[in-house]
Amino acid sequence: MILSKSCVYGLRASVYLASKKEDHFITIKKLSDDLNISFHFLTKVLQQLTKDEILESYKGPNGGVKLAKPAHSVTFLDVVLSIDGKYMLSECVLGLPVCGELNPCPLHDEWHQLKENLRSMMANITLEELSFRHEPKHGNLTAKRFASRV
Amino acid sequence: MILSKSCVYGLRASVYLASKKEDHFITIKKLSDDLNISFHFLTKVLQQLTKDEILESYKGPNGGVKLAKPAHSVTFLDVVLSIDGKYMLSECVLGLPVCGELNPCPLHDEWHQLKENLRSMMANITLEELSFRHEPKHGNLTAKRFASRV
DNA sequence: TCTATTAAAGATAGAATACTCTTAAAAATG
DNA sequence: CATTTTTAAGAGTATTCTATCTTTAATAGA
Repeated sequence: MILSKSCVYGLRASVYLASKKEDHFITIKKLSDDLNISFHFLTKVLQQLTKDEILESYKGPNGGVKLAKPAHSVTFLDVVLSIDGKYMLSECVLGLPVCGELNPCPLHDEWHQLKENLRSMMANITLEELSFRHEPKHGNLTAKRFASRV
Repeated sequence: MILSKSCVYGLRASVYLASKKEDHFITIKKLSDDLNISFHFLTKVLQQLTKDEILESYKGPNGGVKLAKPAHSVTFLDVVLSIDGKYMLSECVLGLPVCGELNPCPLHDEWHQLKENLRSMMANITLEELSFRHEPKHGNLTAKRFASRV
């Protein structure tokens, strides 16, 4: 499992929010229903994104969450770093804490390259781009048959 | 965390074993001491590698474990698949169970490519190659200052 | 101000992973 | 055959991750 479940839920919700052109709040209840994710668990995940100012939240009637910035300025990487932290992209593949350029483990170079590819892939795709791809096949993220474990 | 801790321990032990040219059994006690890994935990991990015939084990005096095949014919990927399973390399990044060529999630293509790169990186490096790199800086894997968490 | 709505926060429970300890089984050696 | 060495197997504990439930705080609107 490369990304944690929390992170995957956060990504799904973020892409979903990016696909909403209207600039109003969406309740977490609606998100959790449409994405088929536990309401309370999703709430925790989105709180983290709110703390990191990727989302903006509002309490009370007509409240909910929405993207804090335009979808084209939020990257996939932003969401992943907010939820899974930066360690994922810095750990040595053999778990050696001092592995680095000076004291490389036997796999250091390949692993470093792989992590950089992963990072740049994630940094170079925005939520807007993802939401565009989502749109043509509407329901790809939300349809129960896709969103529930088989 | 891309690979589980069990997997990382299994890799460290495998590279260590590959660096031993002599074809005799090494006790798990020596492995766990030199690599600074819990003996009992390492035992479990190596049992899995033994089941999958990556290692060969022998009980009793002068027993221990050793590679079941020449180091040049065991890949990094073999060890990872044995311990973490193939699931790691097949999951959809957004957790959608039916994501695939026919019903791609918004990130399917990039993620698929990334996983293939990861797979080929792991499939194209053998334990022998890793042990060669290990050798010049003897103690890279075993020195306490590297092997213990800071 | 009162009530309904909604996110935030905290407490708890369940599941998976990481780790430890004990006993059993296999093998060597005297 | 008894003792020692060593892996195998199983049970048990701890920690982290995932998920649920309850209470609190903020806001809108009547």
